Amino acid sequence: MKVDELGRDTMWRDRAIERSTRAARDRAAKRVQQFLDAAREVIAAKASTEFTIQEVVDQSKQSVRSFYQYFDSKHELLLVLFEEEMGIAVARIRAATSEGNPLDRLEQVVLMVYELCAPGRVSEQPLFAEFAQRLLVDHPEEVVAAYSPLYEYVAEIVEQVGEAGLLREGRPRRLAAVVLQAATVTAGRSTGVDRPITGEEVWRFCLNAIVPDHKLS
Amino acid sequence: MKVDELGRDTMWRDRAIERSTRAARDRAAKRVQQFLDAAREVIAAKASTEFTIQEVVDQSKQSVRSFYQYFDSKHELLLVLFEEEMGIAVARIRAATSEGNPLDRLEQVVLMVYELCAPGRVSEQPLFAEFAQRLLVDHPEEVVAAYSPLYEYVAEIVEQVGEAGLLREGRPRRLAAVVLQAATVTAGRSTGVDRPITGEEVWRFCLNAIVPDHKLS
DNA sequence: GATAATAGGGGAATCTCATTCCCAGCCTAA
DNA sequence: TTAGGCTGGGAATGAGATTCCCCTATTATC
Repeated sequence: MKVDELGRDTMWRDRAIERSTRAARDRAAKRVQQFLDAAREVIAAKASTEFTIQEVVDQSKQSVRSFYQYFDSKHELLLVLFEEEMGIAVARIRAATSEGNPLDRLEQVVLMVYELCAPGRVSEQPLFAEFAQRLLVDHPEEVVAAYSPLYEYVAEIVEQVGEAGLLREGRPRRLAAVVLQAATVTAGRSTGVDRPITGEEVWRFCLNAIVPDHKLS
Repeated sequence: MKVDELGRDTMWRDRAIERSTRAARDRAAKRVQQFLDAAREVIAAKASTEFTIQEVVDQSKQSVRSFYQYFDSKHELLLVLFEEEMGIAVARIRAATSEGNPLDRLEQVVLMVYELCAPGRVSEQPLFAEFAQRLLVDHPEEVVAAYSPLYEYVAEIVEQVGEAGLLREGRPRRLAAVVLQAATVTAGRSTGVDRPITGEEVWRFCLNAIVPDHKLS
């Protein structure tokens, strides 16, 4: 039997600790999930991304103390929610754009991203732009990081467009970054124009920007 | 002599009122200006756009009460600061890009706007992106409105590009809106890419988007 | 099984700010 | 000179995020 310098059975102890820490972790995961669910319910109920910690805590039947046990701050909750939404959204986008030639797929992606970021449809699919907006002010780094799954997918497709020989010279991944920016940001916020810029217009813009004219049918 | 229904000399009265209201307006304008200056000093001193009303009030040697006498809210102060900055910036941009062919001028404008919006140089030229960001969350309308002087100028130049026969078909002013979005937003916030997207890259992107290949030398 | 040590949790207290309120001083008008 | 109202100072209020105190329940040890 393995014993430590005080003669204690370390193997048994390690296992006990392991078991207990895993249990603790499971419990923690469950409670974190409860907070996340509660937050989503509150947001859905209010049809707004502005909520207080108190509301979330009440909805989750837990306590403020517990909240801060699992989240460093409100920002962290927002960030986690945003990351989850991002994961779901990317999965949906990937599923909806898995077939066809790269350029058509890119078009679909741009249009879907645009829709996703257009403001004012909180009830429909959970927010997106609003979170990003709010977080961007104080934690730009994290938001940018949270975007990366989406960016990776866009970059992937743009690279395929490049492999199909349809791209202007220039680094595909950098073009992808600009395309993504254009798609996410232009949604809804049209300066000066009477009717808002549409997703199709954004796509047209990006298409011309990245594919030389003579490569278009 | 002109008298009202109670026999009072209305002309004299109007003049007195006029004089007194003008005096009041001057005084008001002066105090508003003091608040604006104070805010700028605080921002410069802290090298950050996060300041409290109290700080501004202390710096301005006035009182909280007075502040709310002249501004409905903190947001209004931010908005006014933003508008002033915008005015100054547009004037500078117009001055720096008054000559040359439309396309070169547009390039200069895009690069300057990009520089202006790049974050992290608070001390240099007063902030820009940070204000817009902060305000955009709660008052998107006003921010969009505040952008309009810049938008008007960009639209003007894009229209000239169109008149020179260099534009793809499509409404110039709508293209201008997308170009402006791209220039303001891409600055500094590059998702995933290692080195940030540069102003030149943004310009290249926009150029290809709005001018057909065969029109470029 | 009893008891001491400790972690976890409830929710009141604290702290930071924006915004509002109260009252005293001052200026104007009669 | 004095009543009435405007101004301004800064204390009070209120909303919310974050922290703290204390009780309870669970575990560890005998």
